[in-house]
Amino acid sequence: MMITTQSPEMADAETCVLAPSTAALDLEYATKLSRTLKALADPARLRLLSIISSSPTGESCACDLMEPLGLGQPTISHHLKILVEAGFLQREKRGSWAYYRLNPGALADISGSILSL
Amino acid sequence: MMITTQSPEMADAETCVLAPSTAALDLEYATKLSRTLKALADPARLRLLSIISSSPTGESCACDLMEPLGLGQPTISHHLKILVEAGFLQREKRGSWAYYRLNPGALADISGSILSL
DNA sequence: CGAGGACATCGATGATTGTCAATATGGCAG
DNA sequence: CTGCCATATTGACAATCATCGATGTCCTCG
Repeated sequence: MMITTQSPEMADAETCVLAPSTAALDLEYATKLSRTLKALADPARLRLLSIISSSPTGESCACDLMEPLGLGQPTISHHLKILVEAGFLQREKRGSWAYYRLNPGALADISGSILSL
Repeated sequence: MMITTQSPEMADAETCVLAPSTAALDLEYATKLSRTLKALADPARLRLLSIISSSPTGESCACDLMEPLGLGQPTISHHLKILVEAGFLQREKRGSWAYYRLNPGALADISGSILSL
């Protein structure tokens, strides 16, 4: 009959219970992970990765990326740089063209980091 | 012996080859996915998810989240709202407290979306 | 009812970001 | 060497964002 102390909302009548829980990611790791996620969190960059990853040769020339996205050349170059710096793409220059390919494992890595939050 | 047309860098002498490849994510999906990723791409929000997910009860009171992150109450509330709207957290108000818990599957979903880029 | 606490919302502000036009760099053809 | 093409970098600008202080809302307790 009598309700005992099952409900957690009154235990100290002062604080709102629950573990002290300093179980947060440390700031440094959280910042690093957020930087990697930020690199992914843009429609243009997601589409770039998609195009490159679905290319039959596994790579795409920068010149082929401007048209399907409808963005200017400096903008594409900017996005590609961000993706390379974040480790998602590898860049190889052949002649006067720049070819980009997926960095194998990079997507799996970030995917795993999210899952283990 | 003679090298034939193995190397792709000369085929039309005008364009830089490779498939037309309109294989980009459609803009709508890319925008939607990028919005979800943006919700994750912040150190404070990653730490919030980490704290909440590692709580023994599976949930955390908002009042317990300010202190470990060293941020003001409006800021925490702001981040929690973003995480709820992105589908990562569920909010339940009990008494005058607000409790947050992980939305099961949300992290797995975004993780899968990344893997299938 | 009235005071106080927990949380949300608002308004402002400094920082970051996506985009473009203009310019620089570097390779290739004549 | 000269000019052209592909790409990268720079500078500027509007938009978005993280944060805070102030205020509003709602609940609880006396």
